[in-house]
Amino acid sequence: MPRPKRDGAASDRARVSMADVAQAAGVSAQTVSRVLSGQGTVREGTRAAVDDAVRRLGYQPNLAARTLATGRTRRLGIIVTGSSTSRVMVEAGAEAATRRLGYRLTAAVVSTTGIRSLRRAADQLRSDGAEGIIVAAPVTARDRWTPKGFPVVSLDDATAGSPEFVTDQRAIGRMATEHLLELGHRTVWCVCGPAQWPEAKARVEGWRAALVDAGAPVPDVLHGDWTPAEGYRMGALIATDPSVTGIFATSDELAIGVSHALWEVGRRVPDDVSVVGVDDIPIAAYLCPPLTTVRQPFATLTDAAVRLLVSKLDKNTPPPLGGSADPESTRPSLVVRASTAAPSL
Amino acid sequence: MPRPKRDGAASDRARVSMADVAQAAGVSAQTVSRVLSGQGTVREGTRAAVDDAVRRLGYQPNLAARTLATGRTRRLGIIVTGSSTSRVMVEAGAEAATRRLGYRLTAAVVSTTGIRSLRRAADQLRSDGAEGIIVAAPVTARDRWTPKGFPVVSLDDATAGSPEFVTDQRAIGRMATEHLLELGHRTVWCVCGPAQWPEAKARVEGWRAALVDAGAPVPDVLHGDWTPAEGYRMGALIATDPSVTGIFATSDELAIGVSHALWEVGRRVPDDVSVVGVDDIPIAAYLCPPLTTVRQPFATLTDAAVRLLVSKLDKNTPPPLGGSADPESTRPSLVVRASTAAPSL
DNA sequence: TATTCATGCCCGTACCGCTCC
DNA sequence: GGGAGCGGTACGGGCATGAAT
Repeated sequence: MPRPKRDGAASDRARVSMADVAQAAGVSAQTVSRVLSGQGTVREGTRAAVDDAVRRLGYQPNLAARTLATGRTRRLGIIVTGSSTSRVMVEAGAEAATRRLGYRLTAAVVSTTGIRSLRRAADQLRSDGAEGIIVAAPVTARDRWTPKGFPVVSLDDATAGSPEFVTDQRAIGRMATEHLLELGHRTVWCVCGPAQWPEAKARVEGWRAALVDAGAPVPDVLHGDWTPAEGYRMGALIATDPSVTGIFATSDELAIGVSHALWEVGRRVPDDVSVVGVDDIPIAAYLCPPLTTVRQPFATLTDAAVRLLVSKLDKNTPPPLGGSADPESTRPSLVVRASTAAPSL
Repeated sequence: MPRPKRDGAASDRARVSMADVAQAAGVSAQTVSRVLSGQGTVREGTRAAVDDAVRRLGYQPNLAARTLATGRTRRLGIIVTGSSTSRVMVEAGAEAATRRLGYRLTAAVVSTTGIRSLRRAADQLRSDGAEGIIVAAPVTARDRWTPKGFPVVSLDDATAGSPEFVTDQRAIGRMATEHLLELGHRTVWCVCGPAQWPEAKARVEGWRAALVDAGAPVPDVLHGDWTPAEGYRMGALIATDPSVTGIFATSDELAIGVSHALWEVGRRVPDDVSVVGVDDIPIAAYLCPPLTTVRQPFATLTDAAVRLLVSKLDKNTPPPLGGSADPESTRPSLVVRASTAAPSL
């Protein structure tokens, strides 16, 4: 006997099911399924009848039922941290790429990047139906921290195993540093994000290599988190040192904090000190002075990560191209604005 | 006959089901369900046995099956637009509130706020299983734009019908304007977000009311979108006018663009012109000079909106308190920094 | 061979019924 | 006999498989 129609509220009142479509089209539910999935052969007339019924009734497939039957959710998860502009750009890029492949994306925000937080976030995403996750946060643990059969792709090359497609973070540090050296700065100081972030580490390596190649002295690196507040704190440590004339901050938000510290002690950008950031966030061009920065191709990065993850879930989707990918689209680019200039004498 | 175990890849290989738990605990699946849901009566010993089995087997309920059986997804959607920092804050607040009530949140980003975009976003969220949506974008259409039985709550009071709990946007405009008038400015110019956004409109109303109350002249309002680029464009229109000494921008990002326009023509903030923003985004305190701004209690706002929506889906959850809510927690606050000062003579 | 249909099953939950005190 | 405690059965809406025309 039919169960009483679901109690008001959130029920899908009178929602059309596949059986309704089948009846309207005069075929079996199975045939409707075939038509909609494109699998199997269906006569042209039958297909038209089904398509017509679908449109007439406004049929929308029930995701829960499909998931239950197939064991597939077609949902991915992403773990992000902080509230920086770059994280938003990463999330947006991942969302777009995910949808392009016919998947959905759920995000989990972690406040700390310890293994416990990551594990909890992974659990949450999994219970939310994620079939795999993208990690846009540092993973220091060598051991497995996700359940078996739950693929993980990291935005950096630490765990992805396909470093070819990732933006060359070392190049970012090198470009910024060489730009300042070419302007005539004797050396470049580095204000850096958390040491455990591979991105931060790689940018520092690029910075160091550029200095060494140029025979310039290599100052100590300052480390903090990614917030402007930390940029300010670190900037204040070196702001009054007259030998500091060029600073490479590993994110725009850090650069803003650094600039503020300089401003506070009366040193002008770029007259007294030049500052370079990374990311090219939307406001970078409107700071006073506009910030010179290294732009990253976030979209390419996230697209590759998502594609790599999906290729692990679905044998029909090939992994990203890797080494043969268009290098142009993965290369960072220096955006020269007014926060950098030749050092004053 | 058992279907061949799901083909590798993304299958839930050997995932434990309720029946497994039931067998391990020596009870029926029904009893396991009762224990887990807390509904119905179960003897203490039985409950312990089930709990133990759940832990031992690492059982995790299958959301798809539950959804199919109950008709409830316990998922909400949110429609956001732009990539401003404030939208991120809104999204984060909504996510937290949603999870507190045992729901999940999916976001849909729209690039334009026309009725077609909104409808498409709503469809997308619904097909993703959302039972209702929160709209953090302007809704100008008077007519119904969502399917019936699909509740919508807007972050502003245009459609929510419960204006009591919403931040008083007029107060924001008033506070900023009065602050500048008190400093001695003859009048205050207004650089505003899109006219169709209720927040923008209300802030302008507050600004106008403050001017009228003070007997100050009321300049024309400048309208654009929420980006710093538009703030710059609008700022450039008035930057060279020497009578302009105080500007109220309806977001921090607009204020940054405005400040840039002033800077470009050689007018200093706050010496020549004072600027006030809205939102207090993280970098506001680190701009040069630090930005005076009006902070909004985003968390309170989003919490109320989510609660209101859930109360429509679940009769057991009461709606937010409305008029009797703690006014302190919903009131905006002026954060005075260095971008405002008395006008020079 | 080309189409189509009928059945079983995915995994929880609602409802009803059966014990046993 | 009424209630506590528990099990059996029928779904929900799709998809996979094999049978049937």
